[in-house]
Amino acid sequence: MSQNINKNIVNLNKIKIACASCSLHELCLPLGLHGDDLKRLDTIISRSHPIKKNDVIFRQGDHFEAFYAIRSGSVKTVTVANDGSEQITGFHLPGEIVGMDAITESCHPCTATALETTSYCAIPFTQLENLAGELSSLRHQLLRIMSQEISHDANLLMLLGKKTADERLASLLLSLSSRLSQRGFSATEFNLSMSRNDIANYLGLAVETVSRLFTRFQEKGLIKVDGKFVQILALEKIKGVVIECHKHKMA
Amino acid sequence: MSQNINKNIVNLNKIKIACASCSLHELCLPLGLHGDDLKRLDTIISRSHPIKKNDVIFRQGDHFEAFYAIRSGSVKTVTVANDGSEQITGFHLPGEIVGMDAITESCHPCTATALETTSYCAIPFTQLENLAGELSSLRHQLLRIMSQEISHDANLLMLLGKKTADERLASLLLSLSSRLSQRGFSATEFNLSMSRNDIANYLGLAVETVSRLFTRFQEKGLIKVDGKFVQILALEKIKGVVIECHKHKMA
DNA sequence: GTTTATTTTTGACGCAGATCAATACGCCAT
DNA sequence: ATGGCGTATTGATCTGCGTCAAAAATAAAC
Repeated sequence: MSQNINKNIVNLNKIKIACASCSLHELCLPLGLHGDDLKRLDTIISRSHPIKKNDVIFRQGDHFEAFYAIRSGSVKTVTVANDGSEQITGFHLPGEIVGMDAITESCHPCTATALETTSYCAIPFTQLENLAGELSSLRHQLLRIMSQEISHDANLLMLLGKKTADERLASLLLSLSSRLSQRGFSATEFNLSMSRNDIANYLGLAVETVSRLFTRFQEKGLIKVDGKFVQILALEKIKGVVIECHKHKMA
Repeated sequence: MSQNINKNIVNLNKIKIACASCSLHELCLPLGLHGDDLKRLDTIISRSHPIKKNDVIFRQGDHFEAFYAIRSGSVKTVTVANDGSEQITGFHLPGEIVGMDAITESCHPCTATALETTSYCAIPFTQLENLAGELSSLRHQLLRIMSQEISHDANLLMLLGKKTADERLASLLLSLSSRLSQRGFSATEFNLSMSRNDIANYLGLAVETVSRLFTRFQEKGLIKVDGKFVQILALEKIKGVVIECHKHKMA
């Protein structure tokens, strides 16, 4: 009955935070679950101790056992191609779930690394799948979250395929801003938990370009930057950057 | 009991091809289903008449009703961003399913257009979801397919974020070649159902670049092109293009 | 068939962003 | 502090690919 998916995990169910009292309730897998149903989901979930920056939740190639919901902190997912080049496929905030890309191959196609001190919940997949058989609202939420991930990726595709460097950074800032505010953090000032290198990699740019973009955005009065700390000064103008640039083609 | 998800669809269950006798059985949603379970899935699926080139299966913004499995032909999915720019997010071959990105918003975030004469099956989502509650193998296959889509998108991200123009075209050719051969077509010669423009858009390149790439690839003896007809002459060399280029960084 | 529209190819040129190189900053350990 | 090491910024140069323009090939319309 006890599952230690990996060594960082201890079953704290008796002791502490259940989904029902988790502030991420409305963003995470439990959305739409109530009462007994929620309790049943709770019993299959294991909560991790906090892990530190650069610690790994799962590695590319690891056998797939569970989904992982970020509870606090943040995480990047990185895929290494056969040619050795790396691509960061996502930055993940509390309430978001990583590992959903692993079902097909039954091993993880990417590595999930903590960008800062982070804690998470492990949701063993087989048990989740079975429970989803019984609880239609869980089933629906599960499909919904996976669908969301697919459409999120499609947005990223657009970003990498069509957007200029300015638009890319603007998009990232907007995405972070809105997701952070959904989570009760400030939409206008926050710390970037990822390095400039990570940002560059994620956006498909060179580090130097990203650095220049930050200074340029600051010069334009769009943001104020001090190292990892960013203040959004002109949200609407930043939105403008994303929209205005492309004024071409396509009837 | 009769569902005409859209006007192209008629229920031909009594008349013709059931999943059980469909050649795509092993690639499509029915994988892993047998006997009665398969029959039950069959009853909720509607089969379309063939639609012609440029006809649309669903439009971006349409209310989400169903998944669509391509039965023959091919389809592209296109998203239009708020700035009016378009990004093709995928080319879909028989046995592949489109529409899985629509659950979250309950409307389609992209338009699915036939690249040639195409027929498909509609799988009403609510019914599928319910049936998945009862049939664990269907539930698993459903999650598996969605997961596959997520990891497929991650590959594309890598492509658009990190790869050179040569690598991009090589990747596309390899992907088509392998998927076509899985479906019983030749791995070494096939017709491209999409235009150069579509290819360029999908790969995040200019049309002119794609055109030049085709000629260059031909000059190098990697392929033979005649309009839409492509012959793969040196599969291994093409694989080499994808791998060799990036010989840098990252310990 | 001829004409018109669309797609594809080819060439010349310019620029956004990569790459190379050097400096400056932050952070820990000694 | 002082030195070492990773990360960030800034500048100078180079280049892959986009853009513009026009011809050539295909397809569609008449």
